[in-house]
Amino acid sequence: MAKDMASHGRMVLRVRPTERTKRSASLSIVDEEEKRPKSVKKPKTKQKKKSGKFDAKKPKKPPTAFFFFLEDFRKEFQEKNPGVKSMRDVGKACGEKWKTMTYEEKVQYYDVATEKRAEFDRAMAEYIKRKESGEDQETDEDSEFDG
DNA sequence: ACGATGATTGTTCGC
DNA sequence: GCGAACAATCATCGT
Repeated sequence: MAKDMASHGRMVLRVRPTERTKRSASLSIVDEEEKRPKSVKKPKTKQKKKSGKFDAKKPKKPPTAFFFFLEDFRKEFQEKNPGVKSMRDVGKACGEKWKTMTYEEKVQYYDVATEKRAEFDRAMAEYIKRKESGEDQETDEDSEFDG
């Protein structure tokens, strides 16, 4: 499958079958956990707001491989942990497992996500195109018809 | 009852 | 290249 990934050159898939060629550089331990005041202070998390209005603008971002894994993991996790409460717990476990997962195991999720991005790419292309064309160009399609 | 939050990693955009 | 924001999800807290 000689997909013209390079064509996009965007990011394609950062999956490298090569093991880590880099050996840890324990030359100097910087701040592993120490916080880096490099950036401004911003809310730990600020996502998900409420769709007061419909996102008539940019297309929503497709779920990442991690999320796909989450879906599967969730079900499995719940079976093993019927006492689990919600994603927060699952997510934690998922994240840890995700790191333990190998490239081959993750690749199957990456692959799925990759396809999703392809679809997203289209929506994005249109979005950008429309944006350049005229963001004002709003159409009330879903608007009432019978006015 | 509804709103926002928290926790996970990945991806993408903007400059 | 980095920074910032956001994607799914839902129990749970707050009002």
